[in-house]
Amino acid sequence: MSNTVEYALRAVVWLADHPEESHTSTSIAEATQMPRSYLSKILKSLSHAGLVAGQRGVHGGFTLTRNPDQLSILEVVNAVEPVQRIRACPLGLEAHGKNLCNLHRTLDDVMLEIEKAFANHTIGQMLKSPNRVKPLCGLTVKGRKAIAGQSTGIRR
Amino acid sequence: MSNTVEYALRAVVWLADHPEESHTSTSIAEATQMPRSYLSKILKSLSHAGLVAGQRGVHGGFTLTRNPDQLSILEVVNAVEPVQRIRACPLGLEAHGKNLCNLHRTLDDVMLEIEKAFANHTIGQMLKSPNRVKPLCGLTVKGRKAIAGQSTGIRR
DNA sequence: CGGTTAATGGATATATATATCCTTTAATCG
DNA sequence: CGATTAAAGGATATATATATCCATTAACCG
Repeated sequence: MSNTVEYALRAVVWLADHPEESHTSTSIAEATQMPRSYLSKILKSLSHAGLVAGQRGVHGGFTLTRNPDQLSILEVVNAVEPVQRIRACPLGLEAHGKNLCNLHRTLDDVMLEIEKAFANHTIGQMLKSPNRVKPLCGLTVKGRKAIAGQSTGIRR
Repeated sequence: MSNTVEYALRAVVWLADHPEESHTSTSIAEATQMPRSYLSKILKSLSHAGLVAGQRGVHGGFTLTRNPDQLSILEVVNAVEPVQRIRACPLGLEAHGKNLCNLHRTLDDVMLEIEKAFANHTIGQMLKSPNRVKPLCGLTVKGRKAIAGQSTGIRR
């Protein structure tokens, strides 16, 4: 699980959990504790994939374009670092033709299972599940006033 | 799926498919088309994990120590690049205590599913499955005589 | 023994992922 | 309009994964 994916998910979860207003890359980076410049790049990817919308200028920032309940982890992952399915023999063996050998057929089966695992979870689920710890709880917004409804304390 | 894992699996599959004798890192590298020196490093990891045994000197080389039918892909993966389970909050949030927040709880669930997917496939299965392409077929041993029973042709 | 073979271990080089920086473009506001 | 804000885009630096190289150790063989 790469750093990039972790950052992208943190940002998306944060946006989903604070939908009242748009958030600048700077504010998201401070809130979720990641490098500002790198997040900026990641937000570009998410924007390119249509998962978030960027607005320039004063009062600009990023907002989620999708309903968190309809947004799977897979879509976030694929926006920043697509799951690499195996479509041709990595050895370039002509003998296999369009078919993969059992090794790569099996590995691609595993990749498919990984895709399914990612697809089975939505951002909305993570925010709602009861009896569980709310995502990113304990993190607070710096540089602006706290927003009503935001998670500020510990919830078990 | 990293390069390292791909190489490790190729080497293990090759050894499993040619169990009559030991194979030097050089011969495995040539046969399965990967960098010799890097393979050498990977074989060290596999040896350290006890999946292969290295024998020095003349007629030395590597052999599988395990029955391919009892050897899962997960064990090979974990030998060279362990599946990273999430055991503590990557943000270091004390508030969570031993519990992960839903984001990381979910991500760790996915990692568990990935582990299971890897654990569900054995090296032996890949060599045996009928109606499928034999692993690494088309590759031949260079520098020594062909070995009886080895895959030399195309099998569909 | 000494010579040859090949794994083992560790140092070094290269490529890619991660992270930073700076310029340009677009939006708001007075 | 000009000033300010912030995203968009691209160039540069740093860290890690990938790959190479060399010295050492151990086994075989004559």
